Amino acid sequence: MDPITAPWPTTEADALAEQERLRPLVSLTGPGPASGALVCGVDVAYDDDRDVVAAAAVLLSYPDLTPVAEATAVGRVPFPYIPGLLAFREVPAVLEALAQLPAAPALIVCDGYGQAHPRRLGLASHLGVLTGVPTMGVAKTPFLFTATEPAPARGAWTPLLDPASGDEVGRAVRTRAGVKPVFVSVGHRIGLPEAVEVLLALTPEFRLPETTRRADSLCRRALAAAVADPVE
DNA sequence: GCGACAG
DNA sequence: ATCTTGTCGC
Repeated sequence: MDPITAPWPTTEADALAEQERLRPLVSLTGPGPASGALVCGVDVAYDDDRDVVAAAAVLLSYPDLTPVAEATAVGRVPFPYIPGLLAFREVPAVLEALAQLPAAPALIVCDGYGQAHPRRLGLASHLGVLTGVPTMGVAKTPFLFTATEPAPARGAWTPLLDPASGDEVGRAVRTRAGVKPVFVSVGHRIGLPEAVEVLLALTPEFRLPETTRRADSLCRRALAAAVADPVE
């Protein structure tokens, strides 16, 4: 998991071409983390006015979710927000944070999508191919896809469908009884049923995975600190 | 052409 | 993502 060295795409056309290049490298099957393995949550926060991005990577043991380590990275915003091209905005800082972790995770959980993406290469799949590490995406909204409402019980789910192709690109999963579902999709090297099982293990208490919650709060703190003391 | 659109 | 008060409830 090394930081970026090759030139990063600057234009929309280059980014689309890069997605085409990486798409065939994605693997949609795999077992999910073993008991005792490390799972990693990553997230990114921005201050677009100051052109600052802060990423966080948190390591938790699985399935007990004990915090093991964390890392952050701060940099310039490398790409504008364009729906479908989120990875080009988030991945460089995430790779820098991952590179600082003291151990390699067995799974990375991203905030966003993997296969639930117009070209089947969302953030989670993109990061998975670049790192070789299994990844999955957990998002709060269905983006371009549709799902019926899952039953109210925790653990209930419905397929997340691509209306154009009819493909199941992920699942809408109820992680807390009676609370809005989240939308899981495979990133790389894990199957969809396995990703759902991991999601439920990561949400013993709250709607969002513990990995995401911890990474989210850490990257916000890192951003606030970076903006408060610019590089001295 | 216009609007919608992960974070 | 981010701008933002109070409020209800565990």
